[in-house]
Amino acid sequence: MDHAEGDEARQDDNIDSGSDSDTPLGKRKRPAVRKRVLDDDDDDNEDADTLSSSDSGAPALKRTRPAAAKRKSYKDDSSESDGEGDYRGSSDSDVPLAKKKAADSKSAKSNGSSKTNGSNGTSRTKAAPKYKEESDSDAPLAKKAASKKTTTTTKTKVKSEPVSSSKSKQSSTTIKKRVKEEVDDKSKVKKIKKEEVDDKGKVKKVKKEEDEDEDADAWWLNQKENEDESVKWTSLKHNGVYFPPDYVPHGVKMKYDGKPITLAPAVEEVAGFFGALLFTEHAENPTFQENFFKDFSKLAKAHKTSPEITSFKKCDFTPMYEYYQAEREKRKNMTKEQKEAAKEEKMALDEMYGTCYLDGRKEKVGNFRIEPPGLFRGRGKHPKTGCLKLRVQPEQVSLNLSKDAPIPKAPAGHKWGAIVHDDTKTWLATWKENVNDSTKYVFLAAGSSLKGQSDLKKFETARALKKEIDWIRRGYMTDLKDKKMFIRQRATAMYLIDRLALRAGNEKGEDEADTVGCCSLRFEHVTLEKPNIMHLDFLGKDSIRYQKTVEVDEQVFKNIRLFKREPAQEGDDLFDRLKTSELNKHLQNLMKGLTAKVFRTYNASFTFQDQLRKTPKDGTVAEKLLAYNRANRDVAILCNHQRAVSKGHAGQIEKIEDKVRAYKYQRMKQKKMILSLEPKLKKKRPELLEPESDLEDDWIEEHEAQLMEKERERIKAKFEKDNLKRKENKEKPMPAGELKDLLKEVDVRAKELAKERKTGVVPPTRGATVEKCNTQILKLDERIAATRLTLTDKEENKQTALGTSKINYIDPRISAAWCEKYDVPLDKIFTKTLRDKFKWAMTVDADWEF
DNA sequence: TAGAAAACTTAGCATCGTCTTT
DNA sequence: AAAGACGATGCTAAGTTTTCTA
Repeated sequence: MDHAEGDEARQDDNIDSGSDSDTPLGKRKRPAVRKRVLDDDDDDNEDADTLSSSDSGAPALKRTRPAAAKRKSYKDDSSESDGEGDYRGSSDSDVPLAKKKAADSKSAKSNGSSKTNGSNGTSRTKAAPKYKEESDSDAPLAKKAASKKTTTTTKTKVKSEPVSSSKSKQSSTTIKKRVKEEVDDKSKVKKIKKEEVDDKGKVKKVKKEEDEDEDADAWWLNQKENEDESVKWTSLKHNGVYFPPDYVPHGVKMKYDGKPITLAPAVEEVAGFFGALLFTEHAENPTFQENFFKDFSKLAKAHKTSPEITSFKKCDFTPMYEYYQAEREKRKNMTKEQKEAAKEEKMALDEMYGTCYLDGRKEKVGNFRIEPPGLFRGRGKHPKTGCLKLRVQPEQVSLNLSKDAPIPKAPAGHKWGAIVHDDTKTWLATWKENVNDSTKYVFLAAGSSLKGQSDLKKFETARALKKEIDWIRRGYMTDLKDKKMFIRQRATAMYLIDRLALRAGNEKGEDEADTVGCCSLRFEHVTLEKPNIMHLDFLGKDSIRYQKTVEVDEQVFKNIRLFKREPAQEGDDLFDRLKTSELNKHLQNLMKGLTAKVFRTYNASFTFQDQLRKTPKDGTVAEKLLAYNRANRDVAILCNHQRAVSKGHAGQIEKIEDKVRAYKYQRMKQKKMILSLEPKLKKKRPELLEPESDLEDDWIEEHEAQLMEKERERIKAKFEKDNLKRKENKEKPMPAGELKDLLKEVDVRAKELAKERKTGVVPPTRGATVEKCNTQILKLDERIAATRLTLTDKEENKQTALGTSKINYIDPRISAAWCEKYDVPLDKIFTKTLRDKFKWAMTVDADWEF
């Protein structure tokens, strides 16, 4: 924003930035975390910082970036007690975590005293990692007890040392065990059911086939315990990957400087990439153009194109554009045979590359197609968008399969980059992509056992969090007031991640789009408003805007204000001493398997199940589905899953709005009629005089014209129909004059309406009474409200994508149980592919709980 | 041990396929 | 039959987390 401030800050910077100043600009490194004790006092200065410069209302997209983050004058650690009144953390909270563990037994005691801290005591104890091996029975129980039975001894709970070395194995085994038990139970039940059915002998084999297959492939029915998790398979056989066909030159010439020019095939191909995108947002994007042209002109030069292509402006790709448009058209108009042939071909490819054998089971491969060359389409303001993505050669591709598997043949004249036999990896093939230098993989499909297993594991971790969430929350609520900046920031971040379902927010590089998550939030992304309102406005993953206003906990509000004061400038990190790795490390300590994203999964699934309780027990299937989708939408909103509004949306909305206006129009007429019937009411019911909102005179005129037109149509149609009937009955048709008369009546009516418009007086229709009008108005009120509801419903749904949460965040067992409970067919909520993906989850019964 | 790379999940958009409307 | 709407699926970018490396 302003330089005056900035400069001052910069001076500050110089004083203490020390080692940071030599951090290379390009790399946005964080300052080494210097410890510091909070010296602020929350409660004063309140006004001083009520905020904020940057609330222009515009999204905070500017990136003032680089050097910023690193300045700040941190006091050092030697704590001056700040005498903060509400700091309750007894001795332990300022002990570094490592030491805290040792101190636990003590703290448990001291905490036991006050009630509020009683629970804290538990959490504190818990904070030291000691996930119980067998059965969750003991540690978690303590917590349960604490919350349920209120009292219970915290003291006895204090356990010895955490076994941090043996790491995650134990807990995951525990989870597995639990799952297995559950599954075993279920399958028993199922089997019994089956037998019963069989005994009665009546029910046919209907899906016998499927069932058998299922059993054979039902990995979830016999999860092995103590299996080494890192080993993913013992046998893996597949046919490699499919490469896109070589480029076939079409000879269509682009124009340069107004003249058609001849391009070498390789150059023509790239020109075509751009041509095909002409008139899209990408092709209009300057960065895209620039990046494209850089690569394109270089390539053209390498092929000695003449004349040399040096100016983007002189390029005219429209001939190519037209060519590709025509190709599209052709494809659309393929004959049946051609379509059939294409299908065959696709099936053959699917069979060849789309399937593999994993431990002898036939499984689907996800993306067996090597990504074809093209122009990189980065999202948002990606600095590299438009860059040429090169064709991948077999030499760049590594395959992963078991030693006993035959090595697929590389395309003629080529060799594979490498053949590996790594049974700890799930990928079948990998290569490096040239634009961002990132690694691409071919994995199994979503419905495969491997993916299913990790899906199950994911949700089990989320369910584990459900059991721990209470004390974890109490823990970070306490930490919000910790003296150490780092702890405070960590707690605040946890709060946001938990309550707002934010992503972790890793650091990003200079050559990526500037998007953020929780830990990478910057000054300008958050504005505060007294007393405890927080506005968030930033670009998240995929450059999707996150814009929400929320009420936050008082202490969170104070903390953010404090963090903001530190940077005090755009471009500075809000959580300047927190990295996702540190956050996750902490979370690991709280619960094995816990990472930032687990909160998203947990909250999504939990919210969903919670919202589903609104399902009408005895409604129609449609009503139940409505409830389902509402719950789904709540989750999508929570996770900020958006989509571009569809093209026709505005039109559709317009239509509904028109409908509302039409109702309002009718209501207006009714009101005026009342006044005609009973002029005295003007005083008693002044609302009758109030004009309807959003009802313009022009609109009314047009609307009435439409009404009349419709009326005429109706009359004509009726007239003709009547005559047809008469004909059938051998009667004489009505004379055309009759129709004319009828239509004249409409004209008369139109004149009446025009008059009403002018005078504002609506004479009562025959038989009208005030009462009747009143009921009419009431009805209209209702209709208007209902239509408005569908309007907001539609409006919100239009930019909310339900799919992502359904696919990734909502435990499918919740849905399966719901279907069972409310007797809704599964395929009403899951497509075939989703049913396939979630087949492991479909055996739960109606009372299953997340 | 931090930073980079690898591995894997999550994400929206383009396109496809199917069903409805014109 | 064409056009349009819309959900399902494919594609690959963009995240997070885990693992490797210097």
